[in-house]
Amino acid sequence: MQQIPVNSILASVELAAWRGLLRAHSAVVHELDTELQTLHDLSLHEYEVLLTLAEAPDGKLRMTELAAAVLLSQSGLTRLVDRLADAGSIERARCEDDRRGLNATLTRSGRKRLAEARATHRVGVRARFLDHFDEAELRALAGFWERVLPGATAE
Amino acid sequence: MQQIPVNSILASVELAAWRGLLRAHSAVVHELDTELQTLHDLSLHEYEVLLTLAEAPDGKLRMTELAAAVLLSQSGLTRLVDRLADAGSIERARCEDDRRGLNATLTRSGRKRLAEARATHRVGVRARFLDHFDEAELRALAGFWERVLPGATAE
DNA sequence: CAGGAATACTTGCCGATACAAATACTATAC
DNA sequence: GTATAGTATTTGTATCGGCAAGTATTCCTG
Repeated sequence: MQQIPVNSILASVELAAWRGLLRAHSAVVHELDTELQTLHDLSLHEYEVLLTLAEAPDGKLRMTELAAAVLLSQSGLTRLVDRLADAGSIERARCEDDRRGLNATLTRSGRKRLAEARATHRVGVRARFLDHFDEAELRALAGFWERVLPGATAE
Repeated sequence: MQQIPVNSILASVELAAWRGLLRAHSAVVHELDTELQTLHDLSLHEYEVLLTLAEAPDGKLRMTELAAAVLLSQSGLTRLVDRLADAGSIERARCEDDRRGLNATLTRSGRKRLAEARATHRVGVRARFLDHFDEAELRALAGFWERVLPGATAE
């Protein structure tokens, strides 16, 4: 029966749970990123932006909402959207009711690009992460993330 | 009883487990990084390098070993060690038995810097992550990481 | 033991991202 | 209705990190 010391260095279970998270996350994300980059010329962030837009109620989102959804700074998002717009995957349209804002939408070509990447990514996430768990474990994991960051698993 | 579709879009449990991981990881790591930066002028990577050196058998490691331990490219590590060396926390010494190599060691000041940061970080990791779980859950988590990346929880 | 392959590390260059300041527009106060 | 404060986004600048090429040293092969 291992005792977790309250105020000393991290016990080995703790270390395993924490460092394991860092390493597993790093490895899986890096592989998925490389995969998307190689096969579809998309970074994981770019993919997430396309996906977020596709899932948005009217297929459009404000820059600020996008930035929040993909865990990127405003300036980071501006530049990422610049790249996707240059590539013809996204369009920005001045918001009519608040002319400070911009709505990003997928272009037809962006939608196509996402559809292709999505197939790859779905398989990749399953193979590298989800397939290691049964359904009860997935539920447990989701519950864990909610504890760590309330709202983490929200749509 | 939810059925997980084999070949369609990710089911909601799967999404929660996967996106939750991304969000929780991002939030926690970002906070810990900011905390170390603010209080000790260290990035998380820099902290990990200092810690890895401190835990190394003879208190010294080759550049390549360090790079692997902290999940950084060789060039990334070279520059990170440059910074730590400029700050007086680390020294590089030509390896006597293989004069291509370099051994990095902590300086006295580096050891002190690590000790201070370590106290902060330990509390931070507990508060933001470990404290959300009991011991059985920590064991379960560690087991999960081993499945995803064998060796992930190794010392 | 010479010549070529392999290894350890660094450097040149570039892309991605963050923070802070700038710009453009809206809302509020009086 | 003007001035002020607030909000949405972009731009200027700097840092971090990766890849590929370069340098120094060691290993291998004959």
